[in-house]
Amino acid sequence: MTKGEETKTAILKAGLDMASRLGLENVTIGSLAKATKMSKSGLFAHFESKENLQIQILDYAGQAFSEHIVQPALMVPGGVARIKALFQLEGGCIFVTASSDFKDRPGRVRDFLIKQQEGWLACLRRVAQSAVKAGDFREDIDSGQFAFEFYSLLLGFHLYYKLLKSTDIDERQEAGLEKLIRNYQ
Amino acid sequence: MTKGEETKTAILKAGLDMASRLGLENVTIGSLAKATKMSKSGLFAHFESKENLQIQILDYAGQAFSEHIVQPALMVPGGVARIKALFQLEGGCIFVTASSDFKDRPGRVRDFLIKQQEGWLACLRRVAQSAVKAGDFREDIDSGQFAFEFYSLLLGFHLYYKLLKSTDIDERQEAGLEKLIRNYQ
DNA sequence: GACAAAAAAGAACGACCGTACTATTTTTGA
DNA sequence: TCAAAAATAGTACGGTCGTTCTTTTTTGTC
Repeated sequence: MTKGEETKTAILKAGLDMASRLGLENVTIGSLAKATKMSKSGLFAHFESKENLQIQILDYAGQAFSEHIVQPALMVPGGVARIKALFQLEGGCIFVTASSDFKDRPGRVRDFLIKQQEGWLACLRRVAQSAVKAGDFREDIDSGQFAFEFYSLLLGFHLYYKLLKSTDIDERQEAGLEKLIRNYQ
Repeated sequence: MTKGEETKTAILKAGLDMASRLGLENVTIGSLAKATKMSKSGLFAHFESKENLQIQILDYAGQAFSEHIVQPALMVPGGVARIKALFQLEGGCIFVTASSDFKDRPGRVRDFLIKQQEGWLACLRRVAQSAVKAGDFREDIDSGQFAFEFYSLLLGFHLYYKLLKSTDIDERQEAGLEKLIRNYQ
């Protein structure tokens, strides 16, 4: 890997870090330059616009999410166990926050984000269908409905955890997920 | 109502409007001044800091939400019908977006928002309990769990509607709500 | 209608934003 | 080793941000 690519990866890593903590739209070229101990213009040269930077951070996050969350979950055998393995906040915060940030902001970043989210929902549908094949879910289920309900629960979990710092969120989340799954069995 | 109060109300109304469309943190003193055809400093004088402006917009939104959504819903007789009347996006967007915007930004705005959200969840719990009294819900339900699941569904609805512009969201939402309610009957 | 008080506007501030240019340093490959 | 190329830094620009201070306009009261 050439020096430039190395630096760029480091920038994206730091950017993902920052976006996970503060939200993608608060990742500023100045602050990211400070975090990576670079000059603004030096960092800027790797992207060519802030839009590109944001998209590439999202892309990097998507790859990391796929590698560290989705792929391990797909290794888990059986339908229900796999679904439970998919249900976790770690790594997904950036998408939830970015979805909120960009929902009313047309442009290439939002387009990219929508594609990612649709990919995520498609993944959830496939997992539901694989649960049917594994015999864990009934055959007549609506996998799109499952994806909607699953993601809703994840969003609720996210809000309770991040904003309300609710003490009983773990039980709420577990009970909700159990109930959701039971409805499809 | 004195002239100053009149202007202030108009500002808050415009601020709520803008916050519902663009998110609370994108309501800038400059843009809000432009929207109300005032000078920045003239507008600023009514609040004394942006923090105060944001809090007062939230407060104004809370009152409007209570008046136009919650109170009419409480007039609806019976448990389930009342719950369905509460489930709507209109007027609630600002809270969902602001929750995401401020979850990682400590300060008075976030504190205020958390209180509001806890009030909203308490309201949902009371509605669940009233559904028990009306005989629509079982007696052994966990109203806090109901509030969590109800709010989760609302968040999912919000995402699908605002970001994904999903065509089948109405059916998804209705099916989800029906299923949620059935689980408590 | 005069006059004090309240409301609104105007101008300026330092800070940070994204981006464009130029200059310097570092890396790379023959 | 050395020059070309790539990477990084420096500087500056116009814009917007929240806020302060001063000035002007509007309002309400006697």
